[in-house]
Amino acid sequence: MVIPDEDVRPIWCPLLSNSLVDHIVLGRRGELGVLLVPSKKGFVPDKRGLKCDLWAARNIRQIDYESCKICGCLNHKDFRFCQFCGDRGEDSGEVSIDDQDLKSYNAKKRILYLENMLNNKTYDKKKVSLKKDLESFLIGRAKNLTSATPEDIRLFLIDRDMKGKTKIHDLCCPFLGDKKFKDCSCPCRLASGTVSSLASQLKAIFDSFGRKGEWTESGLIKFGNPVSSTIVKRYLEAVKLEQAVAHVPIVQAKPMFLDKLKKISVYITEQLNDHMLKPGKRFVYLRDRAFFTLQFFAGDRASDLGKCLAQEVKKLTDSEALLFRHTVGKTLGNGKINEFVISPVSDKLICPVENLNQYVSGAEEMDIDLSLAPQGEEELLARRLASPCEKNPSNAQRLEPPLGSLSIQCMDMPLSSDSPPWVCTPPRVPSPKVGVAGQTKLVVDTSLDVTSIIETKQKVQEYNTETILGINSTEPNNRIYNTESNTTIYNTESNTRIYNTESILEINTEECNTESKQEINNELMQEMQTEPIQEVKTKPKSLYRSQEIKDTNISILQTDQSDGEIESKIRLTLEFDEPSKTKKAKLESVCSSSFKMLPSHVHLNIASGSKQSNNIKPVKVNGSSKNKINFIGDKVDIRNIKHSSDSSNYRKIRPRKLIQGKTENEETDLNLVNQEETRNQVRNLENTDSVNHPFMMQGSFHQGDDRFRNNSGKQMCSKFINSHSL
DNA sequence: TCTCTAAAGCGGACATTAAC
DNA sequence: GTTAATGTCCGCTTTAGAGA
Repeated sequence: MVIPDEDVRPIWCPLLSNSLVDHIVLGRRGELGVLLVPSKKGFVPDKRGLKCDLWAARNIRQIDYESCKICGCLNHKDFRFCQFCGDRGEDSGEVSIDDQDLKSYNAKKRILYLENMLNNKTYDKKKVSLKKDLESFLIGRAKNLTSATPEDIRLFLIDRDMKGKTKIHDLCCPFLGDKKFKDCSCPCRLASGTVSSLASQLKAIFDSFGRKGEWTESGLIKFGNPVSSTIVKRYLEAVKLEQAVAHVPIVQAKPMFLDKLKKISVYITEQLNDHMLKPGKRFVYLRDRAFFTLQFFAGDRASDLGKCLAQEVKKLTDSEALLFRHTVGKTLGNGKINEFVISPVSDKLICPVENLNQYVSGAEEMDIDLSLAPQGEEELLARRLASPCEKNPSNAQRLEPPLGSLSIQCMDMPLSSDSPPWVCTPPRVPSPKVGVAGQTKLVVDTSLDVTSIIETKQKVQEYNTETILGINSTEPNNRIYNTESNTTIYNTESNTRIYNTESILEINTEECNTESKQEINNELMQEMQTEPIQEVKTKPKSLYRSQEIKDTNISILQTDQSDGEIESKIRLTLEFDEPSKTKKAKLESVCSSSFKMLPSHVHLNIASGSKQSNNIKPVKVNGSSKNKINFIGDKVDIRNIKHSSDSSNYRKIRPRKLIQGKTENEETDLNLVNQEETRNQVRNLENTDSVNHPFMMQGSFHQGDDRFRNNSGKQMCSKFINSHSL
């Protein structure tokens, strides 16, 4: 038996010592070459040295064991305290001195264990390293963490800045904007994002050191976090500006689309068809194919999926779908879990369910039991599913080249999925009686009769509440299947997910052919054809929220935003080589070209959601003096109407930041609004496409918005659109 | 293994709506 | 009128992965 002699000796150490007949020292702490460690070249002598003394014992005496009455685990026959469940057996309950020591020991051991759990995280190790650097820098200035000032921090950042690798070309440099060229005399600095990140880490270091709060400096009194000071903030701002001026390009992640997933799957399947393939490689291929396809359709983060254990995956009894339940991950834990259902897709090649099943059955054929950890490994084999994203070095094998032959470059990131699909949202169903419908909700239905919805307020209410999903009325842990759309809603206490795998966008709605609908359409078409496009008023940029794109109808686009804002908003490629276009034409071009892969019945709502809140709702005269509407002629005076409740059922004045002494609303909103005219305008612009097209894509979303699952980001958006445009 | 970097998570502030 | 839930923006903080 080989025993490590650690700083904190285990509780069973005395017991073990008594049972040993003979022992020798194999190596002392720090000694090199005592152990052989695995490497690509086989087992090689350890170059790091032992972390503690290593002993070898032999001739262990027979120890008499006794089972614990509570948990059944084996303990020494004279045990007074079960090593496993803590039961004290038939003890009287009096706390002896020994028990106190034992408690103290156990507490100490547990604290050490918990501390290690935190300190072993990569980020924490990095902070410790940074802290050391900072301290040694401060020593050079005769300072320490207690006495460091904002100026010290700025100098430290400048010191680090000199070690950067990002070329900041001078404006006169011919290589301005060229990231690759590094032979000119322009300086290399840290990228602005890195400096920000560095500052955040420094701030966290000072916070944990006890120097929290804003930096305050008044005469000799100086306290707070020096990183929170204006000096450091201005430094960061200046660095960002400098690099923006120097045209430092920001490299963005390369998304992986469905076509690439298919190529990977084709490649792996071809390899698997080779009967000469060695079992080890076969296992890797099976595992990686399952991983790639699962990650693509689950929208799961690679690292989260990599941490998935076999027992976290359940096969639903009444369908082929799989239920995943992640409890550990980047944002999981702490009471937060990620639970979702993966349904099969028709294309077996990329079907995540099919591929996972093949992985499991293939492993079984190779006598690899996925439910048991292999000898010598602590983790279940299923954990090794993570190989494509595991950090290097990893004991898990990687997918081997030549992926390049299939146009799959190794630089492609694994499917980054800190991101959600763009979900289908229901139309905001309008009604001549109740006006603009409420907030959009997630809706899955195969046949929505828009006509009937429009007709009655009751229908509108039904439509706009979650009752249509049956979520509220459904008992927890019931599944609601919508077989036609191949979409599963899984309702649990912790969260409700709508999981769409394949055809959520292929939902069709009955064509509306009633008179009222037709009338609206006719009016609208007429207006669109005859009404001149309003001239865009030029207003200061700061008056507008960045997400606002005025007007919701793509066919008569107009905007107050600059080209850059439009581009950043839509985040899709513009045709820069084309002759310059007007803003309207450019936006039209973007909308028509970039989204052309969308199915024809999908309407992309590029207007912001907040647009709705700017609309005038129909006036409800309910006699309340507080809600009394002041008419001036045929117009409504909205100046004194405050937002309080729904009873003030018309325009609200939204307090905003002050701009030159006026609120944004005062500056931009009309005080007098033609009630009927505006309502019609709203109805037409806001809802027409919704009526014509049953579903629209939500154009903006919040990162981390739970409606889009835990994560939201552009990678998944692009992926999702791509997969559903087939 | 460490450094650098891009990407994304998180939560506050503010705004809005539905339901009661 | 109150409350819970939803929607949007933004700054701060944390994380993962590439590459030296």
